Amino acid sequence: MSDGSRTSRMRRTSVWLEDRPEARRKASGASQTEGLDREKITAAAVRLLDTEGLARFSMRRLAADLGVTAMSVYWYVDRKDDLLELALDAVEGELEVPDAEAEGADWREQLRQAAFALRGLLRRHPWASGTLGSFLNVGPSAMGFQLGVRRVLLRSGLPEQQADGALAALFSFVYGHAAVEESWNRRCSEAGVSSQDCFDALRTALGARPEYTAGAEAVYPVAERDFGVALECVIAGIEAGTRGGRGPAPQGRATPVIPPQPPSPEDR
Amino acid sequence: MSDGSRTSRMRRTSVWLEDRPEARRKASGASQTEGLDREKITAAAVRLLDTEGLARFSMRRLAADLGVTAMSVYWYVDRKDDLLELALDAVEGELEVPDAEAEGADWREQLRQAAFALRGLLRRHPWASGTLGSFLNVGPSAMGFQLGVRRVLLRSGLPEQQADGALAALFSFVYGHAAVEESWNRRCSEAGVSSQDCFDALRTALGARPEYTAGAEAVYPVAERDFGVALECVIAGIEAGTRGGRGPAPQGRATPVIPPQPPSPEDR
DNA sequence: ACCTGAACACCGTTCAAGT
DNA sequence: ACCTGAACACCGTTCAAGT
Repeated sequence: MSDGSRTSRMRRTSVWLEDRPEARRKASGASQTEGLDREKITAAAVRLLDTEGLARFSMRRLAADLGVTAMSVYWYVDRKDDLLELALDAVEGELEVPDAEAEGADWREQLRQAAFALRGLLRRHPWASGTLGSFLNVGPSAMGFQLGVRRVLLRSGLPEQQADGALAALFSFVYGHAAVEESWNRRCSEAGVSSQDCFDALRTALGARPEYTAGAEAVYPVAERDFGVALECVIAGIEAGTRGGRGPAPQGRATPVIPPQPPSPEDR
Repeated sequence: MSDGSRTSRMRRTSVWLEDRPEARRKASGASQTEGLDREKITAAAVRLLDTEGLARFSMRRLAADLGVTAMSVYWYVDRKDDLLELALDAVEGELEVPDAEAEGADWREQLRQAAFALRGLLRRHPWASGTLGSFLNVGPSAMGFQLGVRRVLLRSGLPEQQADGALAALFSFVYGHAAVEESWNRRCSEAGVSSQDCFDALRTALGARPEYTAGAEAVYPVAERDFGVALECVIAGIEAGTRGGRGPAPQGRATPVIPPQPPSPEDR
């Protein structure tokens, strides 16, 4: 369980890799209605994150919500980051793990559903995309979902060596897209401006700079439609890989596409 | 220039949309060797971010590096976030804008180069992916690069309505991938553990949970190769779109793929 | 075993004051 | 025009002490 880093003051890489003293895993058997435990604290953290956002989430506010002193929480959790990891995996429990062996299941449609489900989650809990860029996201719910999607992907006929690349294309894209969308929403709402107004201002500002007049009219908000188009793009790319034609075929081909002429040593 | 939000205490959506009083844009004409200005402050910020990371970057430390009081910086910059936006666009100036009209240029190869260049940038300045999820990234360098890549994309023959979806697929993917990679690197190095050790620990931990034994052996670090595979996947998807076959064709087709059976109203 | 209070070493930012 | 010092309202976290 340990990641071998538990010397003196070293940090842990993830809550999910902690050596938790048995003593603290809840002394008496079942749930008591009185007193705190990790589940109650995590649930309160999710609630606070949902209502206040990541920036205003603090241990002191959380403790206040729980009607307890700020430092009580530290009995159950080593530090704030651990709590954020717990909260992240808790909401990821909302994801339905796709069943690759389901009757008549189409892998394309299952991938679409998984991608939209993940995006829906990141929209319902806007703070989550902020934590995804900081933590490992290897909690039980996240891993279950990821491994489930991986099994679906393998049913497409994609060679196993390419499965993780395709998974990366799918998940990194959904995550990146959600993160960008979220930062637009947050910034605009903090400024009390509609996303449309903000974009109009941006187009005007760019139009004033001579170097961008070519193309500035193409600037507009992250459109609803773009997500679908981009997703189909990724899925079509996976499909191309299954046909062995153009597509994600990394090695052993006449014209190896990876890496094609390194532009700079450190970039590839 | 203004985004219409400059009432009383409202925040701005971006530094790039500020109304900057002419008085503060540098009084006398050219550069002086003495005294501060935005360029010097931004350069110092990039230096500090590169050496210390986003978490340890503070206005007080920056001011100390500049040999000045913490509050002097606020004469040139409204708040810390503005400075981070300036630093982000400053490093994005390292990106070479592709020339869509170049002789004998292949759009696929140009897209590959752009993607690798962006990833290289995010690796040289690991803090940058952390800011990309928080700010609008609409500075002059970022916009120049993005519009340049967009022109390359259009030369593929992809219909204009799909260009932004394809751009989103490409950029969101590179950004998401870099962010995940960065969080692994940072977490492992903070714990003083190699990425490999960390993954071994994770696999062991997952193996101990009965629900993951199926597939746990598939867990391994974000591989170097995955990025290339995923990138080819996106490019193949774009190419599929240009052939009008399967691929990112959003509307007006026999079997509309977007949206296919909404799983839940809020998710699509 | 669980919770508290006081304290430490920081933050970003405001504001009145200096030159 | 530019820079400072003191202050405000917070942080995460440690630690000794309570029950």
